[in-house]
Amino acid sequence: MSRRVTIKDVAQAAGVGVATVSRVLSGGSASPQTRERVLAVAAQLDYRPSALGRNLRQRRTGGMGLLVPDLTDTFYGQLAEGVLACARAAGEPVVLGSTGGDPEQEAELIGMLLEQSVDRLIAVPSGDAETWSPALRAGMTVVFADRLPPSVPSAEEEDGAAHAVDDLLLLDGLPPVPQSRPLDVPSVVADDRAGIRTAVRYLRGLGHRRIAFLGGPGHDRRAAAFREAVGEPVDEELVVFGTGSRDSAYAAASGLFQSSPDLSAVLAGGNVLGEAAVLAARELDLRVPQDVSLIMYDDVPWAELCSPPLTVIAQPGRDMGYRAAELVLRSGGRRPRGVVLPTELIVRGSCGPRRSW
Amino acid sequence: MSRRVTIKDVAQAAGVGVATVSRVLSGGSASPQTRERVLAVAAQLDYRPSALGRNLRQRRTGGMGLLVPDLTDTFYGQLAEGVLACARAAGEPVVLGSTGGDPEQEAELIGMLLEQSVDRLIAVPSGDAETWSPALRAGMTVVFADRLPPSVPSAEEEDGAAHAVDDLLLLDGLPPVPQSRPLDVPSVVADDRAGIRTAVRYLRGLGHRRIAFLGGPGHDRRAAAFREAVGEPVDEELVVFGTGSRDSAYAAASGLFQSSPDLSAVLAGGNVLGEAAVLAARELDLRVPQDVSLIMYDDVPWAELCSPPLTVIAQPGRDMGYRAAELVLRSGGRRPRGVVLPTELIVRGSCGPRRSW
DNA sequence: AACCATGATGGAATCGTTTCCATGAGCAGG
DNA sequence: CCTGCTCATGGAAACGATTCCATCATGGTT
Repeated sequence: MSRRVTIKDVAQAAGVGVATVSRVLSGGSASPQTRERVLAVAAQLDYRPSALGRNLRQRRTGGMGLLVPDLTDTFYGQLAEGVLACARAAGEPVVLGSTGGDPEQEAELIGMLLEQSVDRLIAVPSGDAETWSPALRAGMTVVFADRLPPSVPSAEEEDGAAHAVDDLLLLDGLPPVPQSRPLDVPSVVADDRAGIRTAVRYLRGLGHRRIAFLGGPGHDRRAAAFREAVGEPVDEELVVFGTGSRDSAYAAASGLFQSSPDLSAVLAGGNVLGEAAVLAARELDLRVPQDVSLIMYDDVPWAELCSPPLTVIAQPGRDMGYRAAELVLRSGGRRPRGVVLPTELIVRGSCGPRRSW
Repeated sequence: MSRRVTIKDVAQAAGVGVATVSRVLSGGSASPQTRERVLAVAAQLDYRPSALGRNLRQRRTGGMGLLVPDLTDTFYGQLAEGVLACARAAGEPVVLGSTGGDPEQEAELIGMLLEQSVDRLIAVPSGDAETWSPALRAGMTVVFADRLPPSVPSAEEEDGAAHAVDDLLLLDGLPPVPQSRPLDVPSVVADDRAGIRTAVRYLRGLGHRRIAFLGGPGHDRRAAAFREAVGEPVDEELVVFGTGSRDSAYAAASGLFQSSPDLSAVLAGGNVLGEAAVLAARELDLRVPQDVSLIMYDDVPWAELCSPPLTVIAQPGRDMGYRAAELVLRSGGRRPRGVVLPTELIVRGSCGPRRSW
């Protein structure tokens, strides 16, 4: 194997110093004829600068990390595609990790990224402020996507978690002043509140009164939005959570249907939950939408394949990833703290009028 | 921001030389008391070795690259999860790229990985031998998963592409000796031949004679297996290909149904194609399975959600990724050239007896 | 007692790049 | 003609680890 072509080889072949080659290649000042010669020689030798040397010198790895709970969840696949598209446009590598929704694995992956000196990270967080403090403390530029760690209030929420807020502010060396938009972690999320509200209103309009929410890990905001949209105090039996695996989602859905046979509509907080709801309903011989109406968060290609096709709250997964990547790349300067993307209720066939007993 | 803790700090704090710290931390020889002291100091300072320094010195980045066509394809999501699981177990980072099935983007991503000195790569290839020669020439350890580049014969195929074979052998500096298992690129693929054969036999048993194959990019092997399984010369009108996008898959499926109204069964070469077939059939008011039987390659969670649930040829996507990662990590030593994983026909409800006109 | 083998140890080189700094040339203004 | 300024340029330091090699102490053997 022939040795790699280094900047030294180029310098020697072009009869200039390494500093000059480096300057030419990274856009510094150089005389036109020198520049031309260096470029010609570099091209001829097929020189490619090694990211290794550069990274070490600049004490940071280019590119960004991406942490998602589960790549077999189509929504995260879409999100990842968005991130990758932006990264490719910028010519930057993406280091991927799948957390399985487990804060411990998440913490481990953060540690791994730190070791790699990856200083930009896009994450669908599973852990809480404690999990994330090492990353922030180390000066990582973090952007949360799709959801925020629990107890970190978003821009649109009033307050409620002053403790965690103070902690995190201290980490950044800022005085712990109470403020309404405190956390220095930008985020890109869907407008859950509006999405859920629209869905609930739609179901209400069809006559449904006993509406359930079927959530997964990280769906606290959606559950909160659900409670708010319903207005009157919600029967907490109608708000159930799975733990992330498909099995657990199925169990939660099945348990929900069985323990509350009088419910007439279900709002699934994510596509894995929606999948579980469809399966559980079928298993229990509940017809959709005659016996139970179903709305699922996330528009995924297979939503249209179900019969009936599923009515969904679409959120722009790919855009979300792209925007998050833009945000994390534009580290310097003034960045928006929280980007909220619109959702859209796509009415297909899984909702009908409340069955009249 | 406080400077990062380096090996120098640890050495100084422990009163030893940097070489000793390095040895202790990477399992070299050291006296018990020195070792203990160094470890204690390192733990106390919360020292984490920087991958940057190490990588530069060893002239290689740890970890591995992963190139897939499209992460919104659930099968590749499964494959990626397998790779990530293995990488996590080994504590290695994974650099991800999505090629969109485009050889040009693939080549660009290979270039990016080369620049990062990533010397291990798992890929679902889209380009041909020409696309891959830079990677091999640079000494990358490559493992192909799910499929092989066109015109590179697999272990189970007789021959047929001596030209490309010789080229690639020359790239490795080996003499171009004709041999039956020539390419030094290990691979992990499903047993397409057996999977397709089983599916075709099953359809035959149900009385189907006009069976179509609906493929996507990279499904050449499956198409070949289809032709072989059918035995008699296949009506080439019944073998159609989409180009990778969902739209193109839909167009191909729709065109197939319309131009060959006498077909009674379709074998979709991947889940995106299967999805397209279901949609196209519905659009054309073809009932499944009364009017047309459908078998889809890939078992994905939503296959069960369709009505009727789809009969599929399951291939172990996650295992495939895991095995590929194991293979690429075990660079040294004797490695199996080609791992072929079994497929399984999972009979659900999308196939029925041929409609008798 | 002299010698060699062994093992622990630290200094220094090395990886490939960026960037600081000194040098020298060229040029304009006093 | 000298001074001061700008600009291109190259040498060398730095980044943080690994690893070669020389050194030194120890202990066993002749």
